[in-house]
Amino acid sequence: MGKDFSSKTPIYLQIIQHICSQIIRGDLQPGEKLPSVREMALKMGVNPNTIQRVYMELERESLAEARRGQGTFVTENRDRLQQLRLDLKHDRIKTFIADMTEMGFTTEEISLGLVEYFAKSLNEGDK
Amino acid sequence: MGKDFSSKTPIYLQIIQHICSQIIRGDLQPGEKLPSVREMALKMGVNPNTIQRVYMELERESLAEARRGQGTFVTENRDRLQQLRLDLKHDRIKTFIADMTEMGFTTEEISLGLVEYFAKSLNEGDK
DNA sequence: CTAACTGTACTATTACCTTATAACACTAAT
DNA sequence: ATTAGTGTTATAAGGTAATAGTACAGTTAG
Repeated sequence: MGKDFSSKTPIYLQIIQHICSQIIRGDLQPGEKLPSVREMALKMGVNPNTIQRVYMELERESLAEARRGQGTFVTENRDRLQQLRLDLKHDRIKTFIADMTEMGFTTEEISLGLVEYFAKSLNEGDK
Repeated sequence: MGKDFSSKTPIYLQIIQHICSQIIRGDLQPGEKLPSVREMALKMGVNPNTIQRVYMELERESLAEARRGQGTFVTENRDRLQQLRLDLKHDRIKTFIADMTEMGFTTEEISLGLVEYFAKSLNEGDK
């Protein structure tokens, strides 16, 4: 179970991204316990040290709290989670637009490209 | 002059991205000579070996051709460049949508976010 | 208390990225 | 032929990411 990591980004960053997604989607509720370091390592097919680093980062960003002997828990600070959601949304949009602009794509080209992509997705979903 | 690299991605990949942008924007024309390995290294504030790897990658992807004793040149294959442009556009859009979707943002939320971002950009451009 | 589970810390090893430095091979101009 | 500029190759060193393995520290259930 579970290893499909891109080689171009450190695994620990990819796992952080994955957990952040689960949190802002609500799959992981505020206060909910995360799997233990060892358990998560097994689940993700990765070394416990890597998960340790992930949890450390999540704690540093006030997204999780670690309690020795008990586990690591999603923060109960709902304001922080709402902020995370908005931050991530804005950040991804900003990066995307900056990227496309640097490559010389016009606003219209980007807009058309997105519409085109959605149309294609729908067709493939019909199969 | 010239060093503002993100620590999260290998420098050589960032430089490749930068050169690709220049190529598809037309800042670098088909057949045009790229700066020599040593010159580009100086310009980017980076070790020649790193540029060597960049040029090697560009050649591997048929975007440039190296001629010993002469230099490295953008490919003259315009079809390949057009293909690159479309590939990059599609790839960025795909990644962006996949990312946003994984985080649970709806199509409308994405669309609204983009419009909002453009509006904000315009305001800041007025200063 | 004991056992089993948690987070935490450390060493060692491997691989990749980057730098520093030097040399080699080819081309063009003088 | 010499020189200068090109791509190319090689070695050594340092940093980070990830792995493997071990041990320590705190909590909880029995």
